[in-house]
Amino acid sequence: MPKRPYGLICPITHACEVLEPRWTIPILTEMWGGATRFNDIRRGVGNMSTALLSRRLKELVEQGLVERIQDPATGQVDYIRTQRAIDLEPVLDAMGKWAQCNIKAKQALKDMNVSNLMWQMRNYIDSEQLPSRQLVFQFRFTDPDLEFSKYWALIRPGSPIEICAAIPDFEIDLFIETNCMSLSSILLSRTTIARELEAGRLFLGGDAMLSRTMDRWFYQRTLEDRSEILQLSDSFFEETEPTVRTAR
Amino acid sequence: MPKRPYGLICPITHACEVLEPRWTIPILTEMWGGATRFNDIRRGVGNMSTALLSRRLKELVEQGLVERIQDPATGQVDYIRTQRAIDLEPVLDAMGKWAQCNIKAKQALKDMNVSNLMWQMRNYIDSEQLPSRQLVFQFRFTDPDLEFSKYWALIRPGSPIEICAAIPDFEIDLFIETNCMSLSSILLSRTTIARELEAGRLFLGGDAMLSRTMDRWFYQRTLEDRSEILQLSDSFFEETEPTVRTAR
DNA sequence: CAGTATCCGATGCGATACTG
DNA sequence: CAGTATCGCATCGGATACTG
Repeated sequence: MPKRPYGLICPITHACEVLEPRWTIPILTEMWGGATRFNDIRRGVGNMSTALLSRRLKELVEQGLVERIQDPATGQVDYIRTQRAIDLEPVLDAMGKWAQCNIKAKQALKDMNVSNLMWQMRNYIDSEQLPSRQLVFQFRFTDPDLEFSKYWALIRPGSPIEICAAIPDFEIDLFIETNCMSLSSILLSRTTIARELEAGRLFLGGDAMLSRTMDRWFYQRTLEDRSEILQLSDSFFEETEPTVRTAR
Repeated sequence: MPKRPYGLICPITHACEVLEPRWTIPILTEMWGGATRFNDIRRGVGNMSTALLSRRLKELVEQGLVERIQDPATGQVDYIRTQRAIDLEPVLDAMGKWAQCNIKAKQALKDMNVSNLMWQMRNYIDSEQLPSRQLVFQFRFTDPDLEFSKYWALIRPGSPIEICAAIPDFEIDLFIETNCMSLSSILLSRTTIARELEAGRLFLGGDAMLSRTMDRWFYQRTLEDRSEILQLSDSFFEETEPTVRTAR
C-alpha cells in the first residue's frame, strides 16, 4: 500500500493506513459481491484504469488481503479475498449503514451519470424474476443535456443483460421514463417504485404485468435490510422537480 | 470534503467519499476521545499542520459532522461532533477491532518514532492510580540511532503530565528501559508488561511499588476489551531481539 | 482476458511564516 | 490559542498505448 503512516498508537488509524488509498474499499466491496476477475472488478467499480487496478491488486496481495490464483491449464486468473479481507465485512457493513442513514441522496448521487448508472443497472435487474423469454426495456431519462437520453436493456434468459445506447431491432416490452436521481434512489432503497410513480418522477408503459411486478425484478440485491432504511428515507430523499411527462 | 466521487450506487462507496481524505478519521477518533480544542486535536493526531486541520474542520462542519462553537465571552472555540459523527462510532469501532486482529504489530508500529511515542504516552499514564505526590519517570530507549534516547515524564497531582527530553532537577522514582516497539505494543495491548519483562525487552528499576503496580497505571484507556485481543496477540507480536540490559 | 509501460496533470499535503 | 496565507514538491491518479 502507499500507506503514508500516521505514526500513532491507535488501531483505528492503522486500519486507515491500509484502507485509505483510493479504490481500495470499492474493490473489496466488489469482491465481497462475488467478483473475482480483473475486468469484472474493473467495470464493477466504474471502469477504473487498468494500471491503477493492477497496482491496487498487487498491494492487496502484498497486504495479505487478496490471493491471486491462476489456473495452470487455462491461464485464467482469479482474485479471491483472504480471511483477513473477509473479516472486514463488519467494517464495510457499518460504513454502508452509516451512509444510508447519514448522507442525503442528493449529495450521494449528485455525481451519477446516466451511462454509468445504466451499466450498474445490469446488476439490479433480476432475470430470474422475469418471464423466460427475450425482453427489451427502454429507459428514457428526462434530465437535461444528456448525450444519450435513451438506453435499452436486452434481457435474454441465460445470458448476461446487455445495455445499449442504440435502439435494438426488437419490439419494446417495457417503457421506463424517469430521471437519473430518481432511478438511483430506487436502487439505493432511498425511495420506492410506488412513491416515485405517485410523485410523477417515474412513468411505466407497455406490458402491464412487467410494470406491476417491477418491485420484484428490480432491486438492490446487496442491501440486507431495506425496511430499516425505508423508515428513514423520507427525510433523506430531498424532493426534486417531478419529471415532466412528455411524448416519446 | 474533497470528495472525489466514485459515482457508484453503493452506500459503502458513499461513506468512503466522505471519510477517505487524509486525517479525517484520525480527527474524528480524537474527538471521540474527548478532544474539542483546535490544538488538542492537532497534537492528538500527531502535530498535523494547522493549515490542513483548519481545512478539514471546515469540511467536517460543512458535512454536518462537526459543530464549531465559540464562546462569545471568552472567544474560546470548541469543536464538537454532531449526531452524524457520533453515529460513526460503530464504523470506527469495527475498524479498530479489525486492525488489532489483522495487522501485525511489526507493520502497524514500524513508523513510530520515539518522541511521538513519548507525546502519546501522556494519555497512557493514569495519575489517579499513582500516589498523589510528584513523580519522575525516566524512559530510556535501547533502539539504535536515536536523537534522544532518554525522556522524562513529570507527574504532578492535578496538572497534566509533562514530557521532557532534558533531565529534570528531581530525584527519579522509576527507571524504565525498553525499546520503541515493545513499549508501543504494550500500549496497544498487543503484549503485556509481564511478558515484555520476561522476554527481557522491558526493565524496571527504582521504586518497587511503582514497578509492581505498573499494569494498573499504565494502559490503553480507550480499548474496550483487552482480553479478546490478548488471546490473539501471541501470533501478532513478532518477536524482536530482546533488549540488551546495559548500565544507566 | 489480464495485464505492463509511460507520461502528464492536478492537487493533496506538508512546511513555514504570519496574524489577531 | 486559533487560526490564515502562501508556496512548492511529491505523488497519486487518470488516460492512453501497447503486449502476450
